[in-house]
Amino acid sequence: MTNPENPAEIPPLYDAGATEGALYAEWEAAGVFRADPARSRRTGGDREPYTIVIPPPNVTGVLHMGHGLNNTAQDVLIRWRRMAGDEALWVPGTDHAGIATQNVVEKQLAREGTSREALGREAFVERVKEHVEKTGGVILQQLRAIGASCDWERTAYTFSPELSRAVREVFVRLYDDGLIYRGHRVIHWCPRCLTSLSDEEAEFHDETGALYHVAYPVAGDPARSVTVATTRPETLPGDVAVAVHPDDERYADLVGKFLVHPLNGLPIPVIADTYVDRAFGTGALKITPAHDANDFDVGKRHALPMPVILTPDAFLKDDPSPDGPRTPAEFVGMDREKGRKAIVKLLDARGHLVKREQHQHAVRHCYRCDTVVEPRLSDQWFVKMAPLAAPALQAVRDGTIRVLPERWEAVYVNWMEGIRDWNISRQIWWGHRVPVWHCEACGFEKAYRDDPTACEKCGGAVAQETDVLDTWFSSWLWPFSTLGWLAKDPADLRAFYPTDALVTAPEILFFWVARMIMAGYYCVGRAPFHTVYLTGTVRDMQHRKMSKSLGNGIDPLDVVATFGADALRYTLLQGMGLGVDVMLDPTDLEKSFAPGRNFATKLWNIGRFLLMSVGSEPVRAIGDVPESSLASADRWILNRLNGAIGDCDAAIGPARPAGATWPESQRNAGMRLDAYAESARRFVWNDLADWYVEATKGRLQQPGDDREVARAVLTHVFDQALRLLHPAMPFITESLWRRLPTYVPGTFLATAAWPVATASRSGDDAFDAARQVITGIRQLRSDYAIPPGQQLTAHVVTADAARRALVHGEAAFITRLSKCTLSAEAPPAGAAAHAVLPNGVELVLPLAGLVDLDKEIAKLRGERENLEKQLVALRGRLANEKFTAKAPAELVEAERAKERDWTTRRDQLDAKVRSLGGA
RNA sequence: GGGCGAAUAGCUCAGCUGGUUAGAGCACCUGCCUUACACGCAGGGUGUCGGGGGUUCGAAUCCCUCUUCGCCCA
Repeated sequence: MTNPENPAEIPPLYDAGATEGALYAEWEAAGVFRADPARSRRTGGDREPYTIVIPPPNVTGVLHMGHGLNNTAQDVLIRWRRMAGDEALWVPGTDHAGIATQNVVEKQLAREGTSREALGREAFVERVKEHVEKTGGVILQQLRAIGASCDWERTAYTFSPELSRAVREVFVRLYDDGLIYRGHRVIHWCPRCLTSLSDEEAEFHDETGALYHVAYPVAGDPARSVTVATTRPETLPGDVAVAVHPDDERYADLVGKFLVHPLNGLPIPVIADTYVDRAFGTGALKITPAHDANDFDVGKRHALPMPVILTPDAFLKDDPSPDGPRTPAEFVGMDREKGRKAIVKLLDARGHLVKREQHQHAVRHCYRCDTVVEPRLSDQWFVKMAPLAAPALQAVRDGTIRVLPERWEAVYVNWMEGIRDWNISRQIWWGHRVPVWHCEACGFEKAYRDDPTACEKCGGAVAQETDVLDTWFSSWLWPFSTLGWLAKDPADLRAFYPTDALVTAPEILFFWVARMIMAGYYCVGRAPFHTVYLTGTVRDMQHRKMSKSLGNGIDPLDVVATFGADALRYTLLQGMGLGVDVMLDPTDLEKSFAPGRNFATKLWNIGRFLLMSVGSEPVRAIGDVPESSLASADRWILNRLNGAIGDCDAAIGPARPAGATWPESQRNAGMRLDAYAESARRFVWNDLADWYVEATKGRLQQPGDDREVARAVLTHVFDQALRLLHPAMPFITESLWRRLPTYVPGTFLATAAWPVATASRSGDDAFDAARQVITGIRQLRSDYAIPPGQQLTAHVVTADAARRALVHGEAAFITRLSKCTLSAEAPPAGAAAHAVLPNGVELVLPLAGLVDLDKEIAKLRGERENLEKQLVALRGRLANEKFTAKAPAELVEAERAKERDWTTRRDQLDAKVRSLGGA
């Protein structure tokens, strides 16, 4: 039977499809992603906890590229910390998504010819539950396909009994603390979803509309009129006043007088209020208190009536005054659009329409369905935010929490300082019902943890509020509700709260992140995390955000199926600069994901070749290799490895602040996932594959001690490289790692130790010199278009005997990579190509017939002139006393050293040019 | 209207508290099927650091101003 792990059997192509699913199942079965609260330092264990809570996707949602980006980032962090020895916990879960889910089921019902109203509340909620059970959570399954290493046993759901209990508990606490109240005011209303929306859910879009100038005749003086400007003539029936600025001389004499409403003929007063902007429109403003938030405030100040002239689904209706109807019967029953046209037409016919002009303004739209939001007067539940915001604002100011990219901190502070109360009522059925009951007999009202059966005051019948809570009212508790906040012994909460990093999109900084911070302080007394990492947005080549409606999305699962999860992840990572949007072309996946696919393939090939070269016989541990037996190449690659480890650590870390707050020096440090990916890639590709693997080819062919040293170093270095890359490309690295000769069955790379840099080694200079010689020869070959196969001789010229010995010591390697034999002899007379290496060694390649002497002189002279120019500038600097006096001493010394180097090199080039016969 | 930020190679971006001979990835150009890899190898930087002023011995970096763009909020 052949051993599937036998290096000789490594297939020539990496088969992502066959590898990834099986590996994921192994990880899951082995409990690799499972966190144990007992191991957390906070509960007496010996590991630092490192926790991330996933931004819960909609339970009925499917994976899109935004999730791909976001969850790749989280998985990199979690896998990194898991390997670094932390007790790493990534809590997965979903969100019940009130409005979105209800919409989906309502559409189904409509297709079936029924409606939620026909079903009734309880049956409808049951129906939604069924739908969620049947189709929900698909997205969690999809996350596995991209390698997300969540602790699935802790999968949470905002509508589960435990989390629902947390929601209710928090509501009651806030209610009892006087921080939840019912307000009668103008809120954002979606006439399609038939619910109120929070400020954050009603998004502004710039639109071109019209500004209608409408004349209101002065009562008793028909010759005179006041012209108001409005963008919403359909709300005219709801007008109860016209406001002007108290200091506006144009209208001063009219204040207190009455105007005749142009539609219904009712008298309405002219009032003075400083809210009016004299410069906007005509300086006179119609006041419609029930259909504009600002007008509502004006209406309250002046004790005006507040007629509601639109139905919930935005059809015109009447709300008559004692003196007669406000909405003329002909308009009743028209929708907003029709009503607007009809009213404008009538105004025009009656001569009230003074003019109509184009107008740019921002109009609020429902974030769910994009319908134009209707400001509407109604009763809603609000959370008083100012007291909750205070500690949350302080936390970011004092560095308890940092927000990356840093500029979002300013945005956060700005929002927090001007925070407005949060409308948490939703007039839908799918969600947590407001736990407030009121007595039908005596009117007593209270929030209850457990459903009451009768009024506690008078024993009368009680009824529960019909509104449900905004979904964000459950997700703002996510960092602790998912950790068993209300459990008798919340081991998870003690072990893992506060969590560490929160990775999400900037769009929900206010919706979610800010509120989680508030809830963390209010409920647990501590910030929920210390780092907020806001990712970029995935966009197409025209920089448009990917979206279903634009049809410019890319399905991450298509990418996984075509190129593998690692290719997807690596591509996203290398584009994931801090605060940088990721650009992908939905019409050319091949091109978009080439970086990841190419590197995945390269890594596989490196691994395949390296493992086959090393073979399966036992390999010495790197610690058992005597220092003295390490070749220069070994020292070089081990030093490079140290450099790569340092670069990777600096790019991702620090994992957490050392103290309670982030020091200024670290507030902006780490989380450069693109830099991490690039550092690891550079090491594997440009150092290990391009140089070290090449350098060992000769050594591996000769049995003996040096071969064993090379095998040990190759194995060690590749093992370390796989560790560095594992958080970025978990599947391919795990799959290669278990083919290492040092592999211990039953172990996983996913839980192997994160590399630690060792002391750097001396003695790598010979290999560096060899690399310079090889590169020099290659450049000369390219300059003179010498066929790569043609054997050459290179004369190595240097006055430094030690350096000459260094180069000749690596002769075999140099010859193999440059197809060029070295010679210590003085170069023969005649045409030759010349190069002066950075380390001062000169190369001379006799190339009779191939080298044009004049061209050669010109090339060297060009190099010399360039250097001379830099040298002049440098000397000018050094001659400037102000520079030498004011600049730091180290800098001046460094500049002097530079001057010596450059002078030497320039002299070498001069001598070269002279020896070739140039002046 | 208020606030924040950006402008560096064809594209996406690094360049920290002023001191490098301005960098990376991708793209591009040239030559190569060199027995792990053409999804590769070797070589090549293609730039008025948005314009203008200022501070400084020294500015891509700091200040002012103009232009253009983006984001958040109202």
